[in-house]
Parts: sequence; structure tokens; C-alpha cells
Amino acid sequence: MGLSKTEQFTEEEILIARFAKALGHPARIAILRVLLERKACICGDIVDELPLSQSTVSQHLKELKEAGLIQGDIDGKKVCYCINEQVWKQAQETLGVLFQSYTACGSSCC
Amino acid sequence: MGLSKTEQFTEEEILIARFAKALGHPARIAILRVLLERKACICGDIVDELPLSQSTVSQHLKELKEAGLIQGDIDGKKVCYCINEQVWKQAQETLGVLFQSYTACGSSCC
DNA sequence: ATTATTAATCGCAATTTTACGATAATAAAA
DNA sequence: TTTTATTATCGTAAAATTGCGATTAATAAT
Repeated sequence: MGLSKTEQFTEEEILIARFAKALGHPARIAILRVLLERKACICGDIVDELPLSQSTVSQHLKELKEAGLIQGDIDGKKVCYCINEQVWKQAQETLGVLFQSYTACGSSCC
Repeated sequence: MGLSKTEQFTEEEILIARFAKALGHPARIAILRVLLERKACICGDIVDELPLSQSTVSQHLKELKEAGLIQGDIDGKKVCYCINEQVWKQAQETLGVLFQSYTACGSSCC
């Protein structure tokens, strides 16, 4: 059908998936890299850094913003985007916990 | 158009995005949790644990498998799935590096 | 006041994802 | 050998994603 039966899963599963989904496109990783690289946060020079149109980049920014990973503040006629520290760390934490919960199964699974 | 201009991005950006995308659905997080929980790896009892049909779960398993995060070995008429240690750690590493590359921008970005 | 610059949004098209039932395919059990 | 259990795959439908050009909105510059 196309839409997830989101209700059926735990809050944490949904949260982790939401963060991961936001990271699930090369363009958005590239955007985040630009934002991470320049400590001072940047505006729409991001567009110049990416091989995509302005509208497409804007849409990717929107998705990152909706996941909470970044925020954008208006500064004159430009908009300044940057990592949202709190949410970034939350994503780091929740995904980190998931990854760390793996303990090599010693012998022979599969 | 629907498909990413994947070629335009770096290998690493594509790799990270691929891992993240595989994690980008609550059902797949739930599946991984089942796999992580039971150290010994499990087969299609996963289906029983999820609020989705057999075919849907099978498809999610396929996507996790294609991303390399899990593997499935045939055991009689059952199939035993488990985390792929190597790839799991690679995903942990690459995503970890991304998250850690954030250094709080001290003063006032945005 | 008019003109440029910047960024968001709208509308559209192609593709992908999500989901399911039904159908294969495979192997164990009877 | 026929039946049963397990899992993958096919076909289909709805919805979401990706992408772009064109338009709008808002601010700065002239």
C-alpha cells in the first residue's frame, strides 16, 4: 500500500528509523558533511556544493529539518543551516546503542 | 524523477546512505532487534514477532540482506538469519565517524 | 519604487517503497 | 509419493520519494 503501519512498532523503533531514514540518501549525507565541515554554519552555499538543483536541495534540507537533525535560522535574505546539537546527539546515542547491542555470537550462527 | 543521481556523490556517502536507508524503517529495526536479542540466530519466527504478513517481512529481510547487514543460511526447510558481523561493524564504523565528526560549534551558529 | 537575490513551495513526472494475497519452490514428514 | 511446512517471489495497488522548472515570498540593494 505504501504507508507504514507505524503504530505497530515501539516509539524507539520509530525514532531510530526516522533518524536513519533522514540519513538514507547520499545528498543528505553530503549536506550534513558540508554542515559538519564548516564549523560555522552555512546557508545556501550548500546548493553550490551539491550536484542538484536549488529546489531539490531545499527539499532535502526540509527532510533533515523535519527529522530534527538540522535547524535553519533566517538571517536577512539568507538562511543559516546547522546541525541541531541536541537531536544530533540523540541520534548518535540511539543508533549507537543499537549497533553496540551486537555481541558476536561466538561460534556459529549461520 | 524518483532515482538518485547516485553517481554524483562519493563512494562513502553512498555507502553510508545505503546502510542508513536499510535502517530507515521501523519494521527493519524491529527485525534487527530480534536478531540482536537472541544471540543464536533465528529463522522465520521473526514473522511471528512482527505485525506484518509473511511476504512483507520476507521483503524487509531481503533489503537488510542486500545492504549486507544480515545474512541468511538455509537449514533444512527453514532459513536462519543473523547479523553479518563484518558489515555490521562497518556500518557502525562509518556512521559512527559521521556522528563523531560533529564538534559543537561553541558559540552561536544559528 | 523598482530590481535583484535568496530560499521555499507548487505542480508534475518517473521511480521506489510498502504491503498484501496468491503462487511457486524447496525440503521435511507422513 | 503425497502432504505439510517454510520461505521466496510475483503481481498488484497505494503512497512516498526524488528531482526539476516555474512560481512565490521576503528581504536587500539600487
